[in-house]
Amino acid sequence: MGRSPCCEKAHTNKGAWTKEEDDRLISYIRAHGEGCWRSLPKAAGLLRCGKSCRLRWINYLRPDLKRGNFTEEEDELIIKLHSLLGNKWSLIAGRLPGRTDNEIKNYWNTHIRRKLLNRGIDPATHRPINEVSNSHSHSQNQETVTIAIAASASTTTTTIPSSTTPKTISFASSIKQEQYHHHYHHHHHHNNHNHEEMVKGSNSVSERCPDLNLELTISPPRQQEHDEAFKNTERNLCFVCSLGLQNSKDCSCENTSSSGKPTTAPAYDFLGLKSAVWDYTGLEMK
DNA sequence: AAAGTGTGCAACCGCCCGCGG
DNA sequence: GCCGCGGGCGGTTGCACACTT
Repeated sequence: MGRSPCCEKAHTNKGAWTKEEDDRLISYIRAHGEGCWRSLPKAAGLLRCGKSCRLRWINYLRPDLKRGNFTEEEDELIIKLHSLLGNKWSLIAGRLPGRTDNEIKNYWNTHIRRKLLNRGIDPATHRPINEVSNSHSHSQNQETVTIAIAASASTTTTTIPSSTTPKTISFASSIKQEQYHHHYHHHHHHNNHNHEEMVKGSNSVSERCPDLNLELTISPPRQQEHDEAFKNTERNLCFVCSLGLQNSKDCSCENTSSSGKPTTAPAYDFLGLKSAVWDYTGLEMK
């Protein structure tokens, strides 16, 4: 016994959408808005599965979609977000206005994967493919980078000295000002002229974000989100929960009660920033 | 010019989760 | 607490087109 189909398959079209189907879907949603996808096909006179209609609308017909090539800035933002979030395409898409999760997923698989591989970076781990063999040479080029965590009232920016390219990273923390030291390494790849600085360190995020040295600014949360984030921080929600993913399987609130509220105070240690709240809406390229 | 191969992307599939009864 | 439904998501497929031989 299998799972019941989401709709009557016998009388539904599949495959590419025709212009007429698109027009029907657009005009129906313009008139009635997005609603119950299951009943929409019948109401709109479409011989399609509700899921198919939803997908077509979200990925292709929505008026706010940005069509066209990804910019270099978008590329780098996707790479950074992927290094932090993994294959959470919908979360990544949420940070790229006008782009859909499907589009970003496809773009990742067709372009960015290859781009990272060409840089000698494993797209799955964001770590250098030849990290082990290069580890010796890394030790010769280590430099210490100071990252300042600014108080919420004033975000400061710390320029990280580098012999080749200055790297500017600013963090906004709702909690307190702290300083952390990370070791950065220069890494040169084959004959291309890109400098790939690799992050080596004991904390998990720096291991997952080898290209975090790319210029990254994390701005203070917007007021409303800031307030919410601050509440979350006060409640000591983990990073995942702070992103609005309470009760996610990725949640690290170890002592979360069944209601989703933590009962004790497990400080989330993201990039070694205990209880700091990251605001991804402020991720921007310099 | 034709056949073979590679690439990009729209669409589908199946699983998961939240919600309401 | 259980169950079914609907929506959302990530992985995968398959087709159309581009490129190579």
